[in-house]
Amino acid sequence: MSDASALEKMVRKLRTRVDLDAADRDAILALPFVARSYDAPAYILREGERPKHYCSFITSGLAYRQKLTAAGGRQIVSVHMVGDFIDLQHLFLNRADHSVQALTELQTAEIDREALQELILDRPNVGRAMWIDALVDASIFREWIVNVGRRSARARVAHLLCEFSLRMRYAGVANKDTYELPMTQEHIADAVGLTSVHVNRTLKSLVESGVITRDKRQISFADWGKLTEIGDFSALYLHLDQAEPLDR
Amino acid sequence: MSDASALEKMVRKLRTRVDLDAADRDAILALPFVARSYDAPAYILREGERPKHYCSFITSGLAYRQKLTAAGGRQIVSVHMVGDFIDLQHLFLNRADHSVQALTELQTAEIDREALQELILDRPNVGRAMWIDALVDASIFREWIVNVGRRSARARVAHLLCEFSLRMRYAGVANKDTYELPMTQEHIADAVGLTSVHVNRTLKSLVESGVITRDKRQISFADWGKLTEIGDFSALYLHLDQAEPLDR
DNA sequence: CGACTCGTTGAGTGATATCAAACCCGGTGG
DNA sequence: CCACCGGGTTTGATATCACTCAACGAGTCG
Repeated sequence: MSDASALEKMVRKLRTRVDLDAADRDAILALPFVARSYDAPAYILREGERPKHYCSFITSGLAYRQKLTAAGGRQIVSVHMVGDFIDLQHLFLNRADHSVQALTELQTAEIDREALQELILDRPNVGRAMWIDALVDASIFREWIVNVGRRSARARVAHLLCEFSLRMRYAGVANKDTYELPMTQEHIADAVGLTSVHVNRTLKSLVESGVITRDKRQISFADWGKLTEIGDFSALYLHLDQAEPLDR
Repeated sequence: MSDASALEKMVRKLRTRVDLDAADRDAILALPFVARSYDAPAYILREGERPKHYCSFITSGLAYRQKLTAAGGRQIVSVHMVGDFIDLQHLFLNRADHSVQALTELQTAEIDREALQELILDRPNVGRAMWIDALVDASIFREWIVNVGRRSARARVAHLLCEFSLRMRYAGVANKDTYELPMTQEHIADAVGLTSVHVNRTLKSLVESGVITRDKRQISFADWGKLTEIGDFSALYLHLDQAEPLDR
């Protein structure tokens, strides 16, 4: 991947949220950044750290945010993909309140933090796009609270499968009725607040109900409607009306 | 309360996050707004609605965000108090993804939405303060995911008690070792993903362990250190280094 | 081939839910 | 002043969903 294309991706992502004028585009493309890649369980950010002088934008691969419990439990609080900013959530904060790890091989653009802050604060269009991005993230966090707090095991994992399907489609990395979910069942468990053993049984039961089929980590949707019903899934919280599918 | 004092509160709140210059202050104080009050279970905002032409800022009382499940469950995803913006979370979004209700008698300032957006996008200092506010909210959402997803009943309610204590102290509506929590046990249950019956037993067990005492809804901390330990509570996620206690 | 990670399955357990009744207390009306 | 009412709290008995522990299988890497 050429260096330029990383910022191009950022422009393309932000344009799915607001109209950018030529000056906005130029300002984004002028951001100082460094391309970087990580292998699978590498930490991009650790809880408690002061933010780096850069802010990472994903150009390919998946990453997840997690927090640990004193009792040794792990909770994954979100998963991110191309077009997402990893530490937008810390851009104006002094300490990282969670860790971020690479879920797959991951490519990022490390964008200069100061420059990005200025861009956001000085350019209304860019600022608006970034606000939308941050607010949608927050909305997803809220939905996860509901998922983990008030839904049955079946509903939780069904919901997760639905969400990822839509988000990956909009990110241009999956198509309508199938996708490769590179999470282990342990990851899924830590994302929905269950045990990996129980996730295993739950997936099996979803297959038996005929709503999905599986081949390794490839998930296919045999009955999308029923799956959304089981998962109590409504896409409202993803605010897709303020996003457009992004194809590669 | 005089009209002016509502925006004064907003200025005071934002100044706990960043330095505002005279022009920033004047711009805030010039915002068009209307004072309004609600009684206890009134809706301030309903899921699915398009945002109003105004954005509500709490000048007194408590409110909570909630989402409902198809199965009839309710999950409270956050609780807010003086100095919090209710629909900052929707300021740049087209649909409300959750509802907000008054928990107590509630006073708000309804600030013109367009004007507030402009203020945020055009005034870097104000923009920064609002970013911090929104990001701290998101951080709290993440912690709640952990709370509800990976902690025991005891830990969950202990954690909730700790969080509210600190936040209410910083908001200037509680003091160090006691506060009035105007939530029913049902509210608490819906906030931590348990049943009200189980919350009742859990509170009882916390009292028996000698870490808190209760008188109606007045909670007092007999052993704050032990409570934070039980609740696996660390204040990092509240980012209090970027806030200052706000006294009335 | 051995070692490791991930997935799968079974049996037993436990934390929390469910259901149901009693209780408490402030408010209201007779 | 008392009877009643209703929301919230408390308690007990029982049920269940998901956890724990443990073993085995399948694939992959060195």
